[in-house]
Amino acid sequence: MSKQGYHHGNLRQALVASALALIEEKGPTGFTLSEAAKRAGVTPAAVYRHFEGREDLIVECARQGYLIFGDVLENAWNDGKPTALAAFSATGRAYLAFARQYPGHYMAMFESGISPNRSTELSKVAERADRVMEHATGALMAHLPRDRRPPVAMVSAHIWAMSHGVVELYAREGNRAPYAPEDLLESGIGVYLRGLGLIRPDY
Amino acid sequence: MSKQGYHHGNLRQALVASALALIEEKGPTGFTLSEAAKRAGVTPAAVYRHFEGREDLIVECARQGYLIFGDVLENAWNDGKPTALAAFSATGRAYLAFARQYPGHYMAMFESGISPNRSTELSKVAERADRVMEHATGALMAHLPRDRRPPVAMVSAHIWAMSHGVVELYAREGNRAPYAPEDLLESGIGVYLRGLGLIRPDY
DNA sequence: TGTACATCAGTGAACGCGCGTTCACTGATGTAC
DNA sequence: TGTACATCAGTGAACGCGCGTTCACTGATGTAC
Repeated sequence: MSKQGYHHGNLRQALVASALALIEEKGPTGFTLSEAAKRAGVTPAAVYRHFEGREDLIVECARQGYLIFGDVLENAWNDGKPTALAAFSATGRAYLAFARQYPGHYMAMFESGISPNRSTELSKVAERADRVMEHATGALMAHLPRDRRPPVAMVSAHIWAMSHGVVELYAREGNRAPYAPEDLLESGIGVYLRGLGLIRPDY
Repeated sequence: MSKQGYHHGNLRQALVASALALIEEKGPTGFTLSEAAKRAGVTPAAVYRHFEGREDLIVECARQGYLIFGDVLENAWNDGKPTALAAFSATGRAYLAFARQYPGHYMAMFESGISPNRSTELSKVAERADRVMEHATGALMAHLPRDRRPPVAMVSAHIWAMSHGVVELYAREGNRAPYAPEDLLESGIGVYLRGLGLIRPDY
């Protein structure tokens, strides 16, 4: 953590940090290796001591993002406590909180055009986040009678889609709706879960 | 439509067309004015006879996109016939069909970072698409008793979010789910509408 | 029908710029003795 | 503790490239007479 002298010591992570800040500001394609190096107080050529090139640096940003993302979702799910329903709702809120709190990571993960299958390293961490979501969904669905229990992967995909859509359309500058993204996502998931029969209808 | 001689005659629209193709291939930020000009068989400088610059060309792509988008949604809604529910469902399918059929337009509209408020001209066409969605949603909600009728704008936003999320996450190369985007969106909206009480629960 | 001419869409050369990447180098570091 | 030295992280100059934009120009067009 401390400056370890002339040889920067933490350059690799410092580059990731400045790359993330840049991606947040200018989008994944507006990001340049040279600018990231400059912000880390270093020559562009120094980057090549730690990364294969521009793309590799973005991939590392995404990788670290998936790690945090997985943790955030897992903590929110909290083993389905106090109830599966409450924990699931918390997981939805956590999705949006992550997008807000780590916009650079989020963009590197979902808007950089980098496929999670780009490297085994990357797909591993991406799959972990997927598993957390599917596990939570599965636990929630266990409360439904077998005969009206839709496929877990499908429900999980619905939730992902709604969450991602809210982030992209309503949690960016230049809002489109008169609702806070948090309220929008919470109410949307609420209606959806009622449609699954997981929440009693109030009629 | 026909080549009108040496003075290209249709250059403005030809530039839009090649810009759209480029955006589709390389994303909105990978698109360059020079390449678009080259594909239209013309010098980069010629672009400035028809557009103020790079951004202005993207804006025109988005504008034409919103025009088509509005038409597509309106045709799908078809005045709520045969039933509001069936027409609404068709509108959801139309959203995805538009994203598939006009990927360049879709990207210029939603992924280029250009705000619909950038010009009055642009916000006008964007608002029209919005109005179609809200109108359809409103007509559908009229089937609900007043006391459990959520705000139209909120429901409309939920549907937009789910649709957009499905497009972004599951209708791009490098699929993530084992479901066709069309099925995913249709089933997702189905569950959601059931949650609103617009479809009888089957239990 | 034929000629002179104004229009203006597209040319082509030029500009300054920042990009990603390479390369031989330098000099602070920590270690061996 | 003090000195010699191998390591290797970061330097700085250079590269070729394509970008967006400008400018004076050219030459096909369609119109006036």
